[in-house]
Amino acid sequence: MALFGAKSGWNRVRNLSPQNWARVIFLIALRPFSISSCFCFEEDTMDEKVKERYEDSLLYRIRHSSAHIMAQAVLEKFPTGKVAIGPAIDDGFYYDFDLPRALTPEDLAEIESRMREIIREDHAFQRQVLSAEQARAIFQDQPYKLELIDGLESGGYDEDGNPLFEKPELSTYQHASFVDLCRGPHVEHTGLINPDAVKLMNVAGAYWRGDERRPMLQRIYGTAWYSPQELQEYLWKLEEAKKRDHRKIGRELDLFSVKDEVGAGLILWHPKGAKIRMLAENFWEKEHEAAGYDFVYTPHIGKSSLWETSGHLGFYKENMYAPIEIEGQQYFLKPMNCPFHIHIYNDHTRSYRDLPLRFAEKGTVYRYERSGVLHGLLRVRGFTQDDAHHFCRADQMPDEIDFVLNFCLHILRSFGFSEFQAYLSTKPEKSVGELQQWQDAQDALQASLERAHIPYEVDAGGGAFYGPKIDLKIKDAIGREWQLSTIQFDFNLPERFDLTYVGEDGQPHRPYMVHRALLGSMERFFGVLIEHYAGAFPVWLSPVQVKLIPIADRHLEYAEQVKAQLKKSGLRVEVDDRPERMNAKIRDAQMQKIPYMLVVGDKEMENGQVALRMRSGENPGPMSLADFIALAEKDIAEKI
RNA sequence: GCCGACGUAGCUCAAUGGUAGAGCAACCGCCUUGUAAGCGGUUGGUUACGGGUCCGAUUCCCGUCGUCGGCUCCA
Repeated sequence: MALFGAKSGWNRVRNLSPQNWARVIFLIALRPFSISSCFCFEEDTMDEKVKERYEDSLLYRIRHSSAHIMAQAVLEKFPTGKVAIGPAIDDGFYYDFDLPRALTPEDLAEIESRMREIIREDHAFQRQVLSAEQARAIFQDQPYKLELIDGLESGGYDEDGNPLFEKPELSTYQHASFVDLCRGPHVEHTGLINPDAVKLMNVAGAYWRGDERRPMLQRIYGTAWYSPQELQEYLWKLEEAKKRDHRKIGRELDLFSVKDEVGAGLILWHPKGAKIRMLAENFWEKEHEAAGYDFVYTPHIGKSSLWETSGHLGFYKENMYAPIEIEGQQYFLKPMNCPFHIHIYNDHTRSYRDLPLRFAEKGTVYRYERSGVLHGLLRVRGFTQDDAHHFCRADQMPDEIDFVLNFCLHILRSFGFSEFQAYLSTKPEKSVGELQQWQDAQDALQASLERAHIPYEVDAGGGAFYGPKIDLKIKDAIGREWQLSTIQFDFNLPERFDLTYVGEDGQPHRPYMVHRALLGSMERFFGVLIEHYAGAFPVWLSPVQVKLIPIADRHLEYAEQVKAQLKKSGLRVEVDDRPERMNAKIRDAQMQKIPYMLVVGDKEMENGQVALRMRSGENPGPMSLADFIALAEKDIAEKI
């Protein structure tokens, strides 16, 4: 279960048949320029399967039962072991154990083969309803189960953690010698599980009930499918994802690095990575300018009093670095840009005529992240947000939200993302701001989502205390979801900093403030982009767009001439002048995922042509320079 | 932070309680090449860092740093 595992989900991909999966990947492999084309394909084929809820499927029961079978095998090996919980999850199952020693990979192999035996013995799963007393007697040596029984007896909780009115019925499921407190459902008998379609994946630590104050248990993750073929497809899919790992590609393409000597979670952008970032930022700036944003720049540190006013020292201190002492004053490295933007707003009296104001900045912030959660470019300690703050009047607010959502979609689409999923988080119990404000803001967010035809889920009560928000996730080329954008109202900071504008009535009014990041952070976005394109960036973002490949030394001069002409057209070109064979040069350019390779030899020199080869493997062959430039410019303009 | 695994040349990986090895990369040379690796040679490591055990540690032990997999999926 890597980063996409249960959490960020292959939810939809899961529903694809393996054959289709294979075809999707195949398409991606064949057609790096039109990665998004696989989406429609996906849509067409999955509708029927989506209708059945995963929880109701046989596959879910197979996985849940596999968890029980695994627990039996583990307890046979460790009779004094304690069992916790063992649910089916996306793509598989897990079970948490409290064992006398740490599990090794050899243990896993042993447990796995014992599981196959148990499955082949074809035991029936038997459900039994029982009282809490009976359950306590059965699980008297199982403290975690006893705790669960207590919890269930006192009412239990639903998915959102709210207490249930009706006490759930206690039940056990037994197969062979293993009895587990369990709601079910399970397969009728283990014979329904294909022993060769089950595999244990890895062991990981997991806190009892996810609470870091509780004991650390050993969690074994496994996966199970209807057939061995599906298992193989799944494993193969994991391999595919591994190949796209941005950390691997980042090294192979020399895009970025992270050094112990510099510090964990701090990114070094190498020239090629920096080029891509610069291209992305230039585009970003151009679009923001055109859309009516004003750019601002703000410092990296600010006085403690600023962060006290903003409230960050109150509610965000765990994520901030220790203060820097300057002339008896404490300064903090900024974890957010908002207080600075607010001060720019507050620098002078604002009129209702000035609004809306949109302050944008690629603001570099530093946040303390626990060492265990750092991950390549995706979770870092220093990063640059593509941040902006909107200030507007109440009457402008709905239009402003429409604007920012559509602008956001425009930017994301420009980078090749075409599928979106939104999450609308509404007012939690504890919050600041007036109820009416919340309602208006939520209505505006929801209405904009409707108008933009973005599928969304409402996370009722899931908003921050200071305002409702939309989080936008994109789906990448292999169906994984990544959260990039966020659009958040803030009713807190305008109060704390006493933001006002003078209305038509000559009276001060409180503006609405919206905080938004579209790409999220440049670091994280770059990571997602790398994985989405598997390193084969669209031409407009490719650090090197054209590699000139002279066949022999006598073609070098011509290659340089061609390079000069292409550079005049604004293309990023390199000549491979190493004393290597053409095949080796092509291979290297291919592995660097350079969009166009131009082979020049005697024939090309004679006719003033170039022989084009694409990184897709297509080989259009000789053409005039003008034709090639036109072709490249078209690809660049279309951002493919 | 916590649990577990891991840290050997720029990269990918091997080996051993007794002087560390391969491929690729880099460098040098030969070849002058037609769509995914031409051939030969050279260089390269205080085995992450610090401490301990030992005649001897890269290997065993402890600590530090870092990397990887996890730490909401509810019986």
